[in-house]
Amino acid sequence: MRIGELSKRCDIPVETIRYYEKEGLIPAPPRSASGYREYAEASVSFLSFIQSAKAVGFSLKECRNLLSIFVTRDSHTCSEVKTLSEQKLDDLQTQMQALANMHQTLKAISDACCGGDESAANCAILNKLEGSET
Amino acid sequence: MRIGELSKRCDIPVETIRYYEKEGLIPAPPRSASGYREYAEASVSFLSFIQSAKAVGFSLKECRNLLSIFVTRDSHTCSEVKTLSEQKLDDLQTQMQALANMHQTLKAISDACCGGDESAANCAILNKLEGSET
DNA sequence: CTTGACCCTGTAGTTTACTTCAGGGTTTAT
DNA sequence: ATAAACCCTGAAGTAAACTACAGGGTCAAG
Repeated sequence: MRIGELSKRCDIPVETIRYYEKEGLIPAPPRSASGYREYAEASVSFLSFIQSAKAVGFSLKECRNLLSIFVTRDSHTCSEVKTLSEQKLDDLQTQMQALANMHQTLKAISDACCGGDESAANCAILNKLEGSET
Repeated sequence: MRIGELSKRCDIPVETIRYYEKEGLIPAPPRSASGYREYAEASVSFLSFIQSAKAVGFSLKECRNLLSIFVTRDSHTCSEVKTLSEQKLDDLQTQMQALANMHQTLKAISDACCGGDESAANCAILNKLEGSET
């Protein structure tokens, strides 16, 4: 199939597919006589693999690594793959923790403010942001 | 004080301070005869305001808005400021939720894999990523 | 046989928040 | 008086993940 059909089937823009190829995420497909990319069914798998991996937080760079393991899976181990998953799980938790900390801090700052229609001349939020007491 | 001292006092690189000025976050200070920036004490407040706001998740663009409210606080209301805080709190929660969803999904995928030293030929993680069943 | 939809390349632009660099003055300490 | 440390500007580079554009070839339908 040509790139337009692949694009529709995976719901990924044509330019993005070409971009993925350029970045080495997906292999360059053979070309027709006129130079058009001719994709096999496997390309759908590759793209959906990328979509799934992205959806759980892997960067494109990480997707590239995962995909390279995927295509040579016979010479890789479950342990190796699971390690990557677990690192990403840790990563996600670290990010969540960072957000939770920000949220907690901001909540405390925000709660100190009356939120009324009076002038913000003595607004607690502004005061707390000004002081280094984050 | 000159930019180097301000930099040390706020622990923000000199280039970053100039960058903030260029981006309109902090006002351009007066210059000495030789063209050096001469900062007043208030600049320390501005920079620590930015640091605090960044630390709770505000983007530089949002910091700029907050700072502009800060410097003209008399003509703004607490309500206005608190609304911005609360929007950011919502924002943070949305981001946390997104991460939590990714984590949950990835956890389920990861748990399905034995993680052993055997070949990844049938690795559950790889299989699940390949199928669109994110 | 031509029009519209599709494909190609290569380059440049987008966003965020900086960092680095080149090239050149100024201040301070010795 | 000279060297180190500091300051200036403007432009370019960085990372991530695309998106858009210019300029031009190809294919299917009527």
